[in-house]
Amino acid sequence: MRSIYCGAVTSANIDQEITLCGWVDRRRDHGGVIFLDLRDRDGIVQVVFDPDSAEDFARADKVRSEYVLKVVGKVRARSAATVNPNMATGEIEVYGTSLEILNTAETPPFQLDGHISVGEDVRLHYRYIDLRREEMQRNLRFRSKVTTAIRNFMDGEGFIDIETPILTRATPEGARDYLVPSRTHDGKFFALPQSPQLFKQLLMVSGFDRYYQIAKCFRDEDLRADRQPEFTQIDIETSFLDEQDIMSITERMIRDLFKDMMGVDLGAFPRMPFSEAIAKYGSDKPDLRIPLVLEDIKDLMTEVDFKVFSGPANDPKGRVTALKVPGGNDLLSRKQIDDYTKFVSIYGAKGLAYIKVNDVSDLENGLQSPIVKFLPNDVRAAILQRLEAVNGDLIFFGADSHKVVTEALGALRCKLGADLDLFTCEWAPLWVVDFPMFEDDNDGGLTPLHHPFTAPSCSPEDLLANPAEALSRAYDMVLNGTELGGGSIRIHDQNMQQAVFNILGISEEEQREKFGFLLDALKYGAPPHGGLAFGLDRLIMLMTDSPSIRDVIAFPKTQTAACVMTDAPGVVGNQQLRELHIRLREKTQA
RNA sequence: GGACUGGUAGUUCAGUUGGUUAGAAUACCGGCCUGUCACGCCGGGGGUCGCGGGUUCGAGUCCCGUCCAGUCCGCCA
Repeated sequence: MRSIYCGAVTSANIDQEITLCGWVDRRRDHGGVIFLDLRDRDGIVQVVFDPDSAEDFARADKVRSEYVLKVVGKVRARSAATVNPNMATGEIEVYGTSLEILNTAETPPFQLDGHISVGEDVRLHYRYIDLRREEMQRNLRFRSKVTTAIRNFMDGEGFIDIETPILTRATPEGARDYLVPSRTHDGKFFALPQSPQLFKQLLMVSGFDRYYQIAKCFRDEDLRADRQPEFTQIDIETSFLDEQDIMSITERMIRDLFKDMMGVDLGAFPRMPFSEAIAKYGSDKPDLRIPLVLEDIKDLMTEVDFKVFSGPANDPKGRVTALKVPGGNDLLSRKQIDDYTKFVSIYGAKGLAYIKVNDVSDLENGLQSPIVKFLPNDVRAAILQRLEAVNGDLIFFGADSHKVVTEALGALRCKLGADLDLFTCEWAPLWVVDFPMFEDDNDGGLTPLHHPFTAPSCSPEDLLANPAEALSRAYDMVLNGTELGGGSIRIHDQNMQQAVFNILGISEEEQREKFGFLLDALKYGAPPHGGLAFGLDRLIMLMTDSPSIRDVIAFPKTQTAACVMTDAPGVVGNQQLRELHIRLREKTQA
């Protein structure tokens, strides 16, 4: 019925009589003439009501902010004399003849016209109003276009969309489950899926060799700026394809998406072994826009008479690493260096040693540093040579356990990149591959780096012989330091699966209890299969350059996993609890 | 579980060393203005200073606790 939107009114429509529906963004009146900025999905147009010509002028006079109107009027250009280059609503206006108030509105709790920022708790409390803002409209419409493009791509590649249950049982993803009590089974609980992992593998057994789903997932863990307890995955699984095929298809999907939606050519994604990512970037999701790299100097520090360095250097679990900031001497003040010391302490680093390189040719006096006095000249020279340091460079050092140094300097690298605006490009995608199968569980055992169905790249015999060294057939897609998605080739062979369970120390009983149905299914002709899952919310965050995941989700939760609008989670009545076989503990009154 | 930041008018914020009646902008209401567009001018209403306790002659301000919002660590493969 409506053929045109407010924001779509242009000079092409001049002299056309049109009908517009929308919200009153702002009302002004001057000299008896009323100006209404009418807002809808496409933008804002100014509608003018003149007492001489508007049939419904008296009604227009009653209109206030956020009233919902249906306006009939004629499109015309504003006279040149009134055109101001800073005008908010363009050079076109609609000269209103009649007006219908479709609904009135209370004074909105915050101003929508943009020049005063609003706290996020207020926005979330009145989310239905917040979502009228242009930014939120744009983000959610963009998100919808992306999911449509993904569906079209997947459909074109022969994938079919299959829904999997929301009420299910715990999956082996490792996070805390959201639980739903069963009314019909006393004392038993459903778990909401952390991902459709097991179901999509079962679909491979069933012969749906190319599956995808845009799936809601749930994890009951603490929130972050990029983490919500319920989030959306683009979940993909295939049969008979190897990791190269899967990476190729999904890389094409993301590349097409950036090309079609944003006109950005991401190019071919480089591949980097996990070990290199950790060694050079201190992260399994390196931000390759930042040119800084970590340089290990463990071998140079074994003999120095400085326990802070020599201790970790002689410890097989230690790491001693340098991070050179070219020209950092002038870029960073003493106070900033102190702030970075505080910053790395978050990650457990006990300090942040540094050397200011004033004169590379003068090992005695050319290096300014609180620690240089502990380093003999040959070590000083070796460090400068390895880092290819030149005058004016600043070198940071990390010496501690491998984990602490990696995390602290990896984070410092990213912070320096952001603080000093060192980015060399706008988009830096890559694949991280060759992950280890297992990592230490800090209890003498091993835990899977991904999940226990990830296939190793070696035989079961080699796996059992040296599990700590085994690599997996897993792959992560990383963009600008954010993990966009990850996946793996799964284990379809029972011997291999048993080998993994043995290494992990998962008993037969536990195997049956947790995922007996999957193990059964694998016996009935499971094809080789593997897949990948993307975090849709994070993808949209990156594409829209949003600072928070909440800006790309219509109704997100706050940091305590609550909804300030609906006041969820809420209390429930005793009758309902009784039916669910739940008795609440009396709250102790202080 | 931990570190940090914030909470004062509908909204965004200021509020000095603890001192009289807690301010500004904007929004809202009324009036004026022949075309405004962050319109302008005049006037008006609007406050549980998050909540509870303490110190003090006196607390928005200091102390303790607590709640809420946010960022991060742990956690989340």
